[in-house]
Amino acid sequence: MSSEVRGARRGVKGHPKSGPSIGDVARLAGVSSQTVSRVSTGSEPVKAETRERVLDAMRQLGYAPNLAARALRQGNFRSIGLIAHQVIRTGESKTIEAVIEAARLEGYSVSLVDVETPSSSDVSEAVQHLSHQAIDGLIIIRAETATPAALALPPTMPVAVSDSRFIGHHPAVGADQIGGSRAAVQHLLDLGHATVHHIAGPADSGPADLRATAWRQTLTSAGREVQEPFGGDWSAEAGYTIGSEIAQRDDVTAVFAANDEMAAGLIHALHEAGRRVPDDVSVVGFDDIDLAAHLWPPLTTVRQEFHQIGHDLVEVIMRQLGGREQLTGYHGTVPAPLIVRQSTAAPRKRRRTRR
Amino acid sequence: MSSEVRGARRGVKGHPKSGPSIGDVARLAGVSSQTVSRVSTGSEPVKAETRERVLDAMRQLGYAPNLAARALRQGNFRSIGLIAHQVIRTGESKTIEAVIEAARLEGYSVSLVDVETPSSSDVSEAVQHLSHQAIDGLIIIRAETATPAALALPPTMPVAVSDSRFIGHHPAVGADQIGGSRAAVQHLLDLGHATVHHIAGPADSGPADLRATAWRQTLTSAGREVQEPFGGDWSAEAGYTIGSEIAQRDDVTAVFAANDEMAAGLIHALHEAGRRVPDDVSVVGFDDIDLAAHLWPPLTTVRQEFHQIGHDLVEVIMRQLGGREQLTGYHGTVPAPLIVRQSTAAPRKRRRTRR
DNA sequence: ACGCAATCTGTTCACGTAAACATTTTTGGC
DNA sequence: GCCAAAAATGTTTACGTGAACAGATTGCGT
Repeated sequence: MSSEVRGARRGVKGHPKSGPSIGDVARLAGVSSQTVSRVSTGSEPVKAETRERVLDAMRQLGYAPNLAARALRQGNFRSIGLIAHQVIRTGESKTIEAVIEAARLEGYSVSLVDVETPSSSDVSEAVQHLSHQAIDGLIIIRAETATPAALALPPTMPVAVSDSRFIGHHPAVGADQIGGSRAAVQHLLDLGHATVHHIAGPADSGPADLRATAWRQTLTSAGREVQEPFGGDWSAEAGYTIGSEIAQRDDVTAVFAANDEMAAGLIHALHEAGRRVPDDVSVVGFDDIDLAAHLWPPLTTVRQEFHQIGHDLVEVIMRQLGGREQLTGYHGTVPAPLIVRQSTAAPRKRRRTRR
Repeated sequence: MSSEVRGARRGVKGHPKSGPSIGDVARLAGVSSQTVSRVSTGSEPVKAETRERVLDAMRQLGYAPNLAARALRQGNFRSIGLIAHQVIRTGESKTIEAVIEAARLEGYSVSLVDVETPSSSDVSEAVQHLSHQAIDGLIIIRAETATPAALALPPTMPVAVSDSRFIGHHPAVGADQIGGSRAAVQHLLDLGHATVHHIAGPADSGPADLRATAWRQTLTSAGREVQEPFGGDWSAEAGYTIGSEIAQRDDVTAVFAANDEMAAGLIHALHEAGRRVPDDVSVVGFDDIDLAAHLWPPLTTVRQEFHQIGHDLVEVIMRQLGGREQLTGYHGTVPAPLIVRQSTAAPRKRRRTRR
């Protein structure tokens, strides 16, 4: 395989890469470049015969429109920026999938920036990078370290957010954190538990805060004792550490964990200490990750409809792009139903009959 | 808040959106636009004093370079396309995170196209959409339904692939599927199991095929019986269904599942049927997802270094973009170590002492 | 067959940027 | 202090596209 001749790009003076242009197609088809453009965009009618000739030429040359030129001319990129805190988390990846799907239906692609490292400068750097650039709108799924003020977005940039801390500052879509949390806690109370303990998410997380607040309120309005919540960070590891502590205590019979991973870690620790779930301790999670149904015991949890949320986020962007709707105060809420499985039961040794 | 004046875009004739241009900055700073360009790109030296003046003007106007124009002029987008089969799978999302991180270090952004729906027309549509367009390279993490031929990529497009079916067609980076699988099976044999059963991934998946082959070879070269593998689809649900069947059989003492999710489903079914893990049945997974250590019992599994793989994929793209290296036959392999936890033990009731 | 309208197609131009080339200013060796 | 070399800056131009406008062709009623 001689590798000598290979790599001869285009003409001598031509820029690297770029394939055949609209002009090449026009020449081959014997029409003006504007007509090629019309065929390409479908913006104006072209006589059927002419269109065929142009399409033939396109195929023959392997023409594809140059998106950079198109974006420059039209002032938009048909692309949406996406900021997520951690792609790896079930909630975020499911939402991302849905966003991509919905965006594609609208003819938009998605540019993804993960903001893993939790320094706030990273976040604003990410936004800087995205905001002025090759995107027409910005979806923020979660940005743990950023505040609305820190974003410094250009005022014309459409934004949609699923992180509750941004509600009021930007249009938002999110699961009904409060309703879901309330249902989880109430479920445990209804089973006969005297109170419910809570493993919270990180202090700076909006959703974590909402879940903790709803947990507290539900207990309070039922007249139950409110114990200090345990502080977690969403990870199974944290759940495990906290669980090792809980396993030593006799007074904990029911735990509402702020997400499923922490619930899994908790159950792991309880198993290891010889405490039974749900006989000794009932556990409820949040998210309904795919594995929740296959943990042992299968996990009772609050389901977030991430697919719906992702689609709604894109819709919010599209509404801003289309009409110049003012949506700043918008807040869409998606129901978060409680899914009862086998990690919850009446307290103590009385095995509860499944209903 | 009157909403009447809002939305007055730029000048009467100006295109929508676009902010201040290089020319506006030049005028304000009293230099030529080319000098502003030099400051902006850092391509050529500019006298310190002049640079300051230009930077001031940029700040004052809130200037940000127009990426479309830049891409048009330079012929590249500083963006990498990414095709994944399912963002939700641990392996893929971890790889995606790493790709994004590595790309950002190179000053590239990542455009993500998920190809969830398993019709092959979707895949080629996705590639069509991406390949000719706003990207300079393409990373394919997994494309279950596409074949190398079906991709129809422009020959100049740099590609990097982590799906083994593409090896030989495109430069590839991947975990050492064979070594990892071999270690898993050998581990079980070393514990004293007569043979090892296998829950395979989907038939059309390259990695699934490799793992099954390595499993078979390891058994054969040890002179052990090879049972027909169970056919799964990566999902915990499939693992559960197969597990319900396995739980009925007395002859299965050790199972190597092609991924952790299926292993989780399997364990779930075994628990439910009253079979003990690892006392009655040993289980090994593949991937080492975050939850693997917190399943009950904690799962022995083969770790894939997704982070490394993601970085390597980007490096492969960069090498093609930089020098015009010929990498078609390249195949980088990342070690896949066995992580022994507590889901494996010697067969039958003899409880194994932890080492 | 004529002329007007409607439809289709061609020409010109600007989007914002950076490469290529041209010019000016500074630097340094003697 | 003078001239050549180097450094800094300016001018011109093209990247590929599609809007605006202009011109050509067709259809249709009479």
